[in-house]
Amino acid sequence: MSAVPPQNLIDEWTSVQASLKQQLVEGDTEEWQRAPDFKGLERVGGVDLSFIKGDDINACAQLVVLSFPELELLYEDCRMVTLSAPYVAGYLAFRETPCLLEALQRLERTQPALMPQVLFVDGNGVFHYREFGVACHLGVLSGLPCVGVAKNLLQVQGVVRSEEHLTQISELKKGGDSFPLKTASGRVLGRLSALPSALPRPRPPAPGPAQFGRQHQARVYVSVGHRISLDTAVRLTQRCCRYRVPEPIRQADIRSREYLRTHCPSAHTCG
DNA sequence: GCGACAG
DNA sequence: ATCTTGTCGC
Repeated sequence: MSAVPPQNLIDEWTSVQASLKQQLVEGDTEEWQRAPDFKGLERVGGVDLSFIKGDDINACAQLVVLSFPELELLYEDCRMVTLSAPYVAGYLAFRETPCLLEALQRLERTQPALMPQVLFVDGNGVFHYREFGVACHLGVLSGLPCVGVAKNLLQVQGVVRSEEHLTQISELKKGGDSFPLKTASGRVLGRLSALPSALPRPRPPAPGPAQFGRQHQARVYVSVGHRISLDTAVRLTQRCCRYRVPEPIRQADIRSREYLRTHCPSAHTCG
């Protein structure tokens, strides 16, 4: 199905990452980022892609903008896209970034006043093999402050699922607890953060099938995408989480999935 | 050879 | 990413 890219393309991607990385800004650049309750922050965005079972090139690309701090829907854009690059760990941006940039451009063209002041991205930022994940990539190319939020651990630069890592996880007690993800050389690339318990959740606490796979705990890997500090990124993530993942990403996920359910010819034709 | 492999 | 969908506790 998905062809493995030739090494020369991987090499090119690697050098593009190194080149764009020079424009990466890792600290806070906005007033609201330093303000006690994020005063001045009014719009938070989220992006995601959803797929159909046997098809990994056609996808639904979704952008949502929510109000802050209410987290109510202000804008939504959904579009079927054809992806040109396969998924390769470490190069996710080359697969997902083009259609997400287009979604941002549509927003800029039609409703510029609704442009989000920060964008949550499904995937890592600097918590990456070459410290330039999809959240950095999209951040630099769009110019928007971005936060990378991953649900699964990417083992990079000596950050591994070791005994120590598992111990640190078990030591996350309260909602909002977190610990740094440190490189072998001591550099902090991100934080593993537990779901805060302060934000009101609509109905039941956390439903979930008990018999499929292991029950993921309510934690996410947060890292800097662009134009935000790690501390601010973690604080903001916690303020935007009703469930495990920040509401903008969750809404983008739900809505793109829903779109596929209703707009796609039933994907399971027998025969 | 073995394991890892964001989405 | 995609697929499983039951069942425990408030």
